[in-house]
Amino acid sequence: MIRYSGQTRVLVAVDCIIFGFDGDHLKILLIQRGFEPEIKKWSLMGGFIQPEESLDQAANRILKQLTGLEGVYLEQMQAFGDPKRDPLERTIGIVYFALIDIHQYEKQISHEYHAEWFLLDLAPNLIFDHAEMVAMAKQKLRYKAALHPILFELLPEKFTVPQLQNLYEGIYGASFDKRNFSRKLLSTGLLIRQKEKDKENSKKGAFYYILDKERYKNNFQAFFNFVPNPENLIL
Amino acid sequence: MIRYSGQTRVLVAVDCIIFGFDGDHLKILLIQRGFEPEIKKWSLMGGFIQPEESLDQAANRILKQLTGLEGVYLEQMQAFGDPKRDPLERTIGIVYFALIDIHQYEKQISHEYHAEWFLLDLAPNLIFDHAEMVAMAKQKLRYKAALHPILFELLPEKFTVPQLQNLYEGIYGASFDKRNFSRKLLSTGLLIRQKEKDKENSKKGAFYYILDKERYKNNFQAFFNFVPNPENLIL
DNA sequence: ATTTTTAAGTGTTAATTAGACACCAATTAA
DNA sequence: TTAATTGGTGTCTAATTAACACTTAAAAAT
Repeated sequence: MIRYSGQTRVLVAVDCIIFGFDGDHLKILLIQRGFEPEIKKWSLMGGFIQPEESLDQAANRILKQLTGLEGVYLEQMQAFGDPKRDPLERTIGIVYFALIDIHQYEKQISHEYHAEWFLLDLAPNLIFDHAEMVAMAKQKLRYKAALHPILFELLPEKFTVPQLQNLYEGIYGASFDKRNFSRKLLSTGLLIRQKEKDKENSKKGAFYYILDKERYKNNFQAFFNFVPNPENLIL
Repeated sequence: MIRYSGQTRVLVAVDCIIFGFDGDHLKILLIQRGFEPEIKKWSLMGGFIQPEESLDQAANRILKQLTGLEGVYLEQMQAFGDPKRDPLERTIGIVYFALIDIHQYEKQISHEYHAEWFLLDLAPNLIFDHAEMVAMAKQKLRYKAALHPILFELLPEKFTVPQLQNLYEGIYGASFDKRNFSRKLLSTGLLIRQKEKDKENSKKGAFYYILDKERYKNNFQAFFNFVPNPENLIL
């Protein structure tokens, strides 16, 4: 077999940052690493790419292994390639971030891994450069969510406007005027009000909404302005 | 040396998409590949990562090899990892895109490579998945330039407002009202008007401007709205 | 010398959007 | 029946955006 001679071959790992939302706070799913080095330390879920799979396939495989979920929001974020990032052997890390409905996860939790949800802001020390990866993902999530309708991916199929507002407020660590917020959201035309109400969180009850999936797909790239004064919040 | 056993090691290449602007059109710098497979075919400038360099270092090295330039705008875009993307041997491609002042390049052109500028829309067939990379970079450039002040990186130190407008119009394939355009640009506070005029392009002459570098750095992440009706133009 | 040509430069108005603001409604618990 | 809690909504003002046309400077042509 002819090959490129004289070049270094390295390991390539795919690491997934899995975001969830518990109704009040953003969380990330971490595992206790099962092998050396840094065994038992908290880590992103990752794995080496296999000979016949693409990067996207690897990310989906890893996500499925840990959560059992398929077809969730998954986006490649950045490649990390510091020569010393893995002390054992040079490894390029390709980071993906995923947004999942945390409740879906709880039903299908994998018992192969010691996995745990952590509040994003109270996560433990992570191995290698994983903390840097998480920080970048948080930044990217804020950026993207201010312009595009991606946060729905963190919510169950039926959700209420106050839940949605909680999510936005959690992500930006700010509070928004609910009149303006709900007007903005509803004016996108992406939400369809249901007949039932959610009675869990209030006496009065809040109407459930579902996504208009057709419009959601078509408007996924559209520019919205979900967050007031984004300059102050994103940076 | 202890290593991760049973895993596949692969080549990692860094490929650079180098954009320039000739005053009328966006261009990209391509080279004729100097080795098999696909020798003599047009290709992005790239190379394999070396044992002791990070991805960013590799990208800067490659950029310098080809253009002689350092300190230019360079951003990691995306990793490409289809298992068959390089027919000879599995290679992960990490793509960067660079914005350079094309005139700087002409002074320092490297003669090691058969390099040539092509109009972005009239580029020749490219090897492997390089065309896909270029398409994505073009998309990303449009996206980012609509919100952030990055296109200055394509212009010489002194430039005129009409030149700038030409650049924007070239990138979006649209024409903008010059009154609105110049008002928007000048209202960013990023431009400092010079005393001299550029007399090359008109009888009357257009004032030169330079970037206020301090403000440019501070506002690099700020949200602007350089492009009217971006929804129609970016997608 | 005057006129023509060409691109640069600038101001106003109308429509839309964003953000600040406060009250009423529904339900349950006391 | 009253109080407490959360959901839901409307108006006004300010800011932003986009549409629009004329004047100016300088060189070239007559």
